[in-house]
Order: sequence, then C-alpha cells, then structure tokens
Amino acid sequence: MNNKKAYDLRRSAGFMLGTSYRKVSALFQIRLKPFEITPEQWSVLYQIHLEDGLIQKEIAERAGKDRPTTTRILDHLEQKGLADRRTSDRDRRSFQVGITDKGRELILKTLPLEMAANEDVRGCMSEEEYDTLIRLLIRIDHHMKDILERE
Amino acid sequence: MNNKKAYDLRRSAGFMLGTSYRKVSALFQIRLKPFEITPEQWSVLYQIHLEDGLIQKEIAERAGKDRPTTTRILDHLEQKGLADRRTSDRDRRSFQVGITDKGRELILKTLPLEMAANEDVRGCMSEEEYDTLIRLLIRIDHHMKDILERE
DNA sequence: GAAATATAATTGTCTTAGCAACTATTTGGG
DNA sequence: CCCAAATAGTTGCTAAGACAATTATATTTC
Repeated sequence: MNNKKAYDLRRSAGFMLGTSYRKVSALFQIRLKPFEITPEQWSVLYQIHLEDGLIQKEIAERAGKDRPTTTRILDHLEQKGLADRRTSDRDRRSFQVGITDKGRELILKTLPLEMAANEDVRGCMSEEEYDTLIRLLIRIDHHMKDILERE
Repeated sequence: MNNKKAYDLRRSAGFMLGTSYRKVSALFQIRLKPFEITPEQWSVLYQIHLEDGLIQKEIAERAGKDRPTTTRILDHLEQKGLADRRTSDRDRRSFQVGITDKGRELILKTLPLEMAANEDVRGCMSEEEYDTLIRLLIRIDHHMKDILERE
C-alpha cells in the first residue's frame, strides 16, 4: 500500500524550468547545427553584437553566465573568428570584446532561427500567456539574483 | 549612430528559461551542499523514491534527461550508496532501479530544501501567477517534446 | 606613497548535457 | 525458426556550468 504524500516534481518551478529549458535549447541547437555554433555561444555573440566594446564581466552579466564560462565561450568565438578581444587602455585587467564581420554575418543569418524557436514556444499559448511567462521569468531572474547575493 | 532594431534576448523564452533556471538551481545547490548531492542527482533520486523498480529509460523520461546522462547520474547515486540497480528477469537488457535506506533518509531530510527553494521562487509572485507559470512550463515541455520528435 | 583590499580574467576539477557509436538483448516479419 | 530491426544501456567526445584558486592590475586606506 502506497500512502506516501506524492509531492510531484512537476509542481516544482526549479525542476520544470530545467526540463523545459533543455528542450527549447535542444530545438535551437538542432537548427543552429549548419552554422556550427551552440545556443550558448550564440547568446554571448548576440550580446557582443548588441553592444561593441563590452568587457567580459558585463557580457557575463548580460548573458546570465559566470565569468569562467564566459571566458571559455569567448575563447571558442575567437577561435572561430566571430569575436575579438582587445586590451583596454582604461583598465589593463580587462578586455574589450568586439564582433567581427563574420560574426555579424552569422548573427544576421541566425537571428531568424532564434526567433522561430521562440515562435514555436509561443505556439502552445496565447500572446497574453507568453507575455506573462516572460514577465514572470524576468522577475524570477531578478529575485533569485537578490537571494543568491544574500545567501 | 545606432539604428539597429534592438531585439532584446530578455523577450526570448529560451534565453530567459536558461538564465532563470541556472539561478534557481544554483540556490538549491548551495543548500544541498551539506548533503553532498547535486540538484540533478537529487531529482533523479526523487523519481526513484516515488516509484521503486523503474527502469532507466523511465527514470530518464520522468526526470527530463537523456539516457547517457541518466546512466552517469545513477552511477554517482550508486557509488554513494543511495540507489541500486538490479537486473530484470523480464528483460535482460534493462535494470530495475531502487532506492536504499540511506537514499530514502536523504530524501526525507532534503525534500524540505527543495520545497523551500520553490517557496523562494514563489516569493516574487502571487499564488495565481505561480500556478500559471507551472501550467505554462508543463505545456512548453509537452509541446517541445512533440516538436523535437518531428524535427 | 606603500600596504592591504578589491576586481577582471584565467585555469583546473568535477558534474551535467547532447550526440554518435557500440553492445547486448528482444521483437517481428518472412 | 531465423534474420532484420528495434530497444536498453553504456562509452567517448565536446561544451557548458559551478566552484575554488591563481595572476595581474586597480583602488582604498593609513
């Protein structure tokens, strides 16, 4: 006889964020395959595309990654000739990162794929629900950032 | 002059699922540290706790992981004496996985931590918003599963 | 202005994840 | 019944992520 209180992990935000994230990311990854770039590399490159000359710390913050991860993703982007680092005169500890022509071209060709993957997500809900989802995810992001700083 | 159409990745479900997932997971991980188990190991162990004798394929499905990842997480759980594999007579290709007393004890002690992390998430929204969030995440999970099968 | 402290980036180690290739079984069609 | 195809699991490779320790440079403070 099973009289456990069945707490279902599908009611857990942390768990469901993970499972749904992995599936959305997997879809984007499949479609990015011809361009030989991963979703995470793409998101970092896109931040560089949005603003030139950011230092790695700022890129890490905007891409939601820690600094070691950002370092290594930038290594990959640089090896592929999509981004470049130049030493900053202002502060010789840091690098200013820029996108190359090849990087810019890749972003132009693949931005529609990123948008299409999100359209696929949107395909199972109303516009209003999608807006609510995004709003809640942004709120979680900020709230968790606060909690993590205090933990 | 900057006249790019600035498509903000913070409007992208895929991107925001990733950044918020990593933060929630990081919080749970910090709190699990005394128990020497990771959030991903925890979620697999919890599925085993919920139902004894599942085969790895079923655990993978329920935990939202692929089979190689499940294999390796089970390796860790077995090494720590939290789970065990026994060969199934029905089908000699597969193992039936069970939780040990030590594993059960760990789940009992740490389930409150999992719930607390979700309470922290819930802390930045109303009950109704949390319900909506979970409902949407479950829907995304199913919808993406369908799309991935057809891709 | 020198010493202590803080900050930017990197490196090493381990876990998780995706993908492809492989082994050992089981199932199904001829 | 037997061979082809499907299935369960594992292994190897690479990327991403968490964390701690290290290096180089800046900033603060005394």
